[in-house]
Amino acid sequence: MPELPEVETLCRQLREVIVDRQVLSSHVIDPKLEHLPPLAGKTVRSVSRHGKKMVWTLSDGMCLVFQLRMTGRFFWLEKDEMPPHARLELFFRGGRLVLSDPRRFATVQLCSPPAPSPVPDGLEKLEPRRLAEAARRRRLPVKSFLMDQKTVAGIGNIYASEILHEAGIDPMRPACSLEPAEWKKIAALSTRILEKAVKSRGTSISDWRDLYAGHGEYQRQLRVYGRKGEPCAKCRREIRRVVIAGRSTFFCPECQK
DNA sequence: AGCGGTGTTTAGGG
DNA sequence: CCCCTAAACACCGC
Ligand SMILES: [Zn+2]
Repeated sequence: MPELPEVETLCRQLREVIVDRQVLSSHVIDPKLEHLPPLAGKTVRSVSRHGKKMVWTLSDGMCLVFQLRMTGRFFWLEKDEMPPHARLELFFRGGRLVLSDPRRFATVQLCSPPAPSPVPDGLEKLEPRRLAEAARRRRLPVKSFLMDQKTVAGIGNIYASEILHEAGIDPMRPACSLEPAEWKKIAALSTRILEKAVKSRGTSISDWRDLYAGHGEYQRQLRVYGRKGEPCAKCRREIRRVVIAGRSTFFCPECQK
């Protein structure tokens, strides 16, 4: 599920309810998370994000790092309400937080504060020259390059297709074949599209939900993702689906060269 | 019923 | 290195 806009949405909502709140008790439900020590007594000091990774700093100086992967979701719930596939439950003064995750790919680590990442986050202003430099000698499809979290942190399968459609670039093209003007488009549009998606509180395709089980709105603004066979909004040609590195990829053969 | 598809990341092999 | 595949897991729809 969550790419940058969805994780950002959760961060914003979580800040309002857990920052400066103490964990009264923690309950590990899924044995895969049994490495987590008890968290009772710790207070959450901040909630931040880099790419798709969420980081809480705690009052004892340690950090909790969450990677929600495909289906991880946080829900703020009434007492004794338990969603399906709950893996972790945290009781706060003032409420209860549950990590629900049907496919159980999400990870949670208690660790020292991570070193600042050298990788730009997708909501930062991206430098076209830096992208071009990173793409030198990379022959992989530009779509895979954009989804590589060591390039830009936060772009996933949905937004990669959207960015390349808006930029008019064929997702199959080798990353090293792009011209400077094309990197400029990608840099500007990546940030713009991710910002717009944040404003829409993310994309609720399949079943992404926010902290209060509300859905996002960006799925209505998707131009190509999931729209195989539909007419392109720009040129009316039929949108095609191809598989790149095992992932569904949607593009317009007319607008994207 | 079985197969292909689903937002992510990682290890491993060619 | 570089890049793809498979696997981690559960579910849904055809
Ligand atoms: Zn088009």
